[in-house]
This record gives sequence, C-alpha cells and structure tokens, in this order.
Amino acid sequence: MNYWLIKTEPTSFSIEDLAAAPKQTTFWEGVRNYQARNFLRAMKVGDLAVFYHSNAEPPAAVGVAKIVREAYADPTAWEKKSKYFDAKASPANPIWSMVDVKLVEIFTSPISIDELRGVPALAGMEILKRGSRLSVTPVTAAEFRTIEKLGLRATGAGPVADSRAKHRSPGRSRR
DNA sequence: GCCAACGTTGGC
DNA sequence: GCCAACGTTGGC
Repeated sequence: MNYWLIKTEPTSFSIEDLAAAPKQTTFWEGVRNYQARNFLRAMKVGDLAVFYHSNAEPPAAVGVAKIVREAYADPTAWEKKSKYFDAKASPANPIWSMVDVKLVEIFTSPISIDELRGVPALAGMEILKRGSRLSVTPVTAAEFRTIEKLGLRATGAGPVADSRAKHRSPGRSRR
C-alpha cells in the first residue's frame, strides 16, 4: 500500500466538494503533467492520499482520500469544451489518466503549509520543496501518519470544532 | 497581483 | 538536441 498527496485549488474543487459529491467520490481528472500522471498510474485501490488545498488561505492539508479506482483514460482530454482539452489526445490515444478517489476524512485541524514546514519529520516532502508544482506526489507511510495525526488532533480551546458540520453542501461538484 | 520556479514548445 | 521564449503554478 502506498501513500500520496493530491493537490487541488479549493476554488476549483475543494474537499467540501468531495464531501458533497455522490458517494463522496469523484474522478481526479485534469492532470496534464507526465510525472504526475505516472504517479496516478502507480496508484492502487486502497492507497491513501493527503488532500491538499493549494492557492488557498492558507494553503493546507485538509483531509484524506482513498483511491477507489485505478488509472483509466481521462476523457476530458478530448472534450473540446473542457478546460483540460489537449488536441493531441483522443479515445484511441488517451495520453492522460485519472483515478477515482473517495473521501475518508476531513481534518478537524487542517495543517497549514507553515505548520507543515515546521515539522521535522515532514522536511523531505515534495510539496514543501521550493518551486514544487507537481499536483500528485508520493509521500512515505511515516509522513502520512504524521500528517493524519496532526490533522485529527484535538483542537484544544473552545468547543470541539467539527469541520464537517461547518461545511454545508455547496450542491453539485463545481467541476 | 507579483514573480520565482518549472515544464513545454518550437526555431534553429 | 540545444536553449530562449513562453505559459502556468502557487506561495506570498
């Protein structure tokens, strides 16, 4: 079993969108980078992924998702209207792949990038490297466990926040 | 909104 | 096959 980190801009598709999706599952389409695609292709059913919000305030690890379907052709690549359209792709030559992911948990205590940088055990993470832009990256089991533990820690002051309760469903996925 | 870092493209 | 130009990403 392997562990990953998948990055998304919450204005495009957030973990709340995933929570609101049918079966809390979505296809992870739109990856248009060969290295990231190859990581998608290496994913196995049951693998777990840290769900990370980039370009957010603050950028943060916000939960965990599980791979529920292994890589298959990403049809948005040949949909002309899609923002992920790629003229070189076709059903005969899909080029790009996607997987299906299902929500496992939303962190009660999201971990901002600042905080991630402050954890020595996470110093080697790809996402924290300068100029890192890969939207799909492997993480080690130890890194995954460290992040999940931080994400689920008790929040301390005040009533225990249940982040799930705060997020009303925005309705259909905005994709 | 800036801009450094990076991947991709295309002229040669 | 080099590399400058360009577009995109994403933290700040």
